[in-house]
Amino acid sequence: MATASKKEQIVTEALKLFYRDGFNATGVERICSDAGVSKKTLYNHFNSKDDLVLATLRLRDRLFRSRIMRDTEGLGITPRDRLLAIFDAHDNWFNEEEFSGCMFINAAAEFSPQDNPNHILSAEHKRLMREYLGGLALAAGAKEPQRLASQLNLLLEGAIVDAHVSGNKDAAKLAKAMAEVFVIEACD
Amino acid sequence: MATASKKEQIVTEALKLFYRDGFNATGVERICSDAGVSKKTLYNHFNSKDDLVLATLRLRDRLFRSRIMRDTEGLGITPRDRLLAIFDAHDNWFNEEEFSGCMFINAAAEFSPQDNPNHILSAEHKRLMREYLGGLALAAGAKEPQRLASQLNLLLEGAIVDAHVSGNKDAAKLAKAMAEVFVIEACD
DNA sequence: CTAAAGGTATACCGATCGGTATATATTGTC
DNA sequence: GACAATATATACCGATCGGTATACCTTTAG
Repeated sequence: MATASKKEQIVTEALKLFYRDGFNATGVERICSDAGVSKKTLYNHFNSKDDLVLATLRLRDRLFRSRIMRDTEGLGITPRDRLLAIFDAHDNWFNEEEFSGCMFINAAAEFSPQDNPNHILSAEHKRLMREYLGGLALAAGAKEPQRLASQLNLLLEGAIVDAHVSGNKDAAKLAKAMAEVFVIEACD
Repeated sequence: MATASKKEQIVTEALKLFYRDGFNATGVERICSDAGVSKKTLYNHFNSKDDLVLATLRLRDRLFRSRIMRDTEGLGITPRDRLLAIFDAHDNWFNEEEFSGCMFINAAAEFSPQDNPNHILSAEHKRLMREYLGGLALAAGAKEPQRLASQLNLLLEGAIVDAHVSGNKDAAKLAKAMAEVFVIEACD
């Protein structure tokens, strides 16, 4: 349908702009012109800019996690391999041209209150990422899979920030080397 | 002087608002009214809002680092103790009422391009934090002090993000437990 | 006492914000 | 071929943005 396609077109373009320029710094007019769509059409599909922000975050969560999972599972065969391969998947991400940090960390920065819907959605994304790690840890036979997941998650978060704020493109490699210690410790 | 005091008053209030509500979401009018100052006065002391943003980031860097250093050095006696005490200092920070993440991570989110002056200043802050860790690591007799500093820094960054985005107030404790491994490894 | 400096309040500037209305063109369906 | 839905372009709304100008008031120093 043309309707669904228009809606996807809008949210896809909004995602690009929000990620690159920030949420408050991106106006709906700009989104419309970049998406080749009139304001009427945008507000026909979304009740408000905030609705659109939520939709972009949901899309980003879906795209990002499936991409990371695909890469991780392509780079590692066994669950244990994958607990480390996820750092390589992040490495690839950090070295992309368009890398602009984690969109959910960025959202939490602009929507700071914990009860803000965009912040809540960001926390949910992080929960799902940790859940993925927990599944891998469980499958790898880790002693305390949730603890290992939290440890690796913390390393990933640190690497993302270091890569973005300080421009350290080797952050994932350092984090991976650190992760090995905990993977070994949990899966001896 | 009344002049210096007014200027400090403005930048102090701006810091509070930028940190709590974000940079783009905070207008100069609001800063003026909260600081009890007229727009003329603000623009008498700062050339532009961006100038003010830079000034607040510089102030934040100064206040934050001195506060973390003071707390760290109060909580740990030997350099080696302090390499771990800095996680307790962060723990205290995370559990403050007004905690709203790291202002420099937030700034990097809103000013994403690596060559943006605000982003550059944020990277500089992170460099100074790592430098502090490097000094502690060196004094503690670590084998590769810069590597240990990078490791601990990465753990701190991860804890900050986890504490803010996911509201995990125990992030510092987990990070500290992880840090012990690397401190022991480097300072055996 | 006076005069300059630096403060205030307020109105204003053009631009942009998020969001709505109107009038017209394009599209798919029966 | 006609109707209904959905698109478009554009003008408009009140509010706010960053920044400037004007006019008055208060403080301090010679």
